[in-house]
Amino acid sequence: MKEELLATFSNHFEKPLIDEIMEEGRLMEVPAGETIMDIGQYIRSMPLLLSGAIKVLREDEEGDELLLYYLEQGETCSVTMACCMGQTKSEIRAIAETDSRLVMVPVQKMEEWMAKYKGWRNYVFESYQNRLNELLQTVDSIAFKNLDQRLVDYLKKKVEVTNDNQIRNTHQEIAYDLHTSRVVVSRLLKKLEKMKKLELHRNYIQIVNL
Amino acid sequence: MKEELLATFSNHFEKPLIDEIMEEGRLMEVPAGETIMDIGQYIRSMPLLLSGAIKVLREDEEGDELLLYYLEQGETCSVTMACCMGQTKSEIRAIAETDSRLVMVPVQKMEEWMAKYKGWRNYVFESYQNRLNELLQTVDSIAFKNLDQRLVDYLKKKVEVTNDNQIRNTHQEIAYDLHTSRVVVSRLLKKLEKMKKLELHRNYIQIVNL
DNA sequence: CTAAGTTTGTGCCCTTTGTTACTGTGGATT
DNA sequence: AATCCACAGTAACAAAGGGCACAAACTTAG
Repeated sequence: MKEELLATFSNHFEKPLIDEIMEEGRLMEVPAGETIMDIGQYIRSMPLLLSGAIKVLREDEEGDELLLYYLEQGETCSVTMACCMGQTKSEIRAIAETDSRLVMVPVQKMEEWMAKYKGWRNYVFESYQNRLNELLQTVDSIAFKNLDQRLVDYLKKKVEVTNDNQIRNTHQEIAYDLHTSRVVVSRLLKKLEKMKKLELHRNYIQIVNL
Repeated sequence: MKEELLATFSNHFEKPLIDEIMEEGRLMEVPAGETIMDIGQYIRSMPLLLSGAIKVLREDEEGDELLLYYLEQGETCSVTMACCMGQTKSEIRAIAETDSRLVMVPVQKMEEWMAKYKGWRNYVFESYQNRLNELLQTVDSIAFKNLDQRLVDYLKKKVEVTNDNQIRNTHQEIAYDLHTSRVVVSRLLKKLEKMKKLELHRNYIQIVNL
């Protein structure tokens, strides 16, 4: 764990801070597909992502979902942080997109380090900024773009995050993330296939040239 | 200005911090409708809202707009803060919704106070949290709700923010905020009028019972 | 008062997206 | 081989929302 922490965070965190994280943090290994955090849950610790990727999504009362953004190596979830600090229930669900390793840091430490370590303060701020910007992107996407473009963006991002040109998801799963229906996704994917941007196969999509 | 600062922030800020704000901050009076901050601008100071209301909106490349949220008394704009800290250009536009009074605080002070005053740190964090939550609400709204409901929500919020049961806007202006067309807004407003929820007049809308 | 401009109302049609229903296909199970 | 089932393709239709055109009502400038 120490090497991973150093590799991922040594440019952000001072040495003693890394030692404290080693001390106080709890390593967590999560297989792809597992829920890390759910809506309505109280959160008592904050995740630092060592490796893998996590998808963060929003759900409304009827259970309709929408993908908000992905977290990648070295990132943390500010919405979670906000819940921690405010002692409120989680507003989002987090699911491991790929097998992931995280360090869970208890909230109390989080506040303590804020006064103690400049590196931590900056990191927490940067995280907020990144999350705000990602959310703005999400808003742009759903407000200004049509589904065609959103789907293309989604596929691109997926390739980037999973580092795999084959997207191993059913059309139904994609539909959930984009908050639309399976039929619509199939339709648009077919269109993209006709444009030679990808190839459709059973249970996976081969990305050619988006 | 001192009384206003005390009235608005004394529950958040320590006395010496308020004095420093008095010292370093620049009072700004903005009439309704004026742009306080625009997209692409570099920002060197952070606004604290003493009175009035500010609407924050997003714009895409084609100039299509979308209202993100309102800022009210005692609040500040985290997106702006993020721009300050990150030294990046503004991602949003801020327009005075009503006549407003703000204190502009230079960025350097902002960072200095972060280490010095717990009250400031907490305030900055709370702001981030509030803004994140508002953005999540916005996402919910555009992702999960249809225009009928969004329009009703919009009108309700407007009444609350301006503290006026008459909404003095043209249908075109409302359409911009909701990122739709004037025709559609007129249509939906007419529907609401038939439901006795409001009365339509030239240049204003009388809210009856939303 | 008249002319010009602004704001709103409305009919008609189009595009995008969602829904339903049915079909086909390949893989797994027995 | 027979069956089942998850997944994908597709047609047909429905609904929401956007665009255009034009009319009506009201406001303002001259």
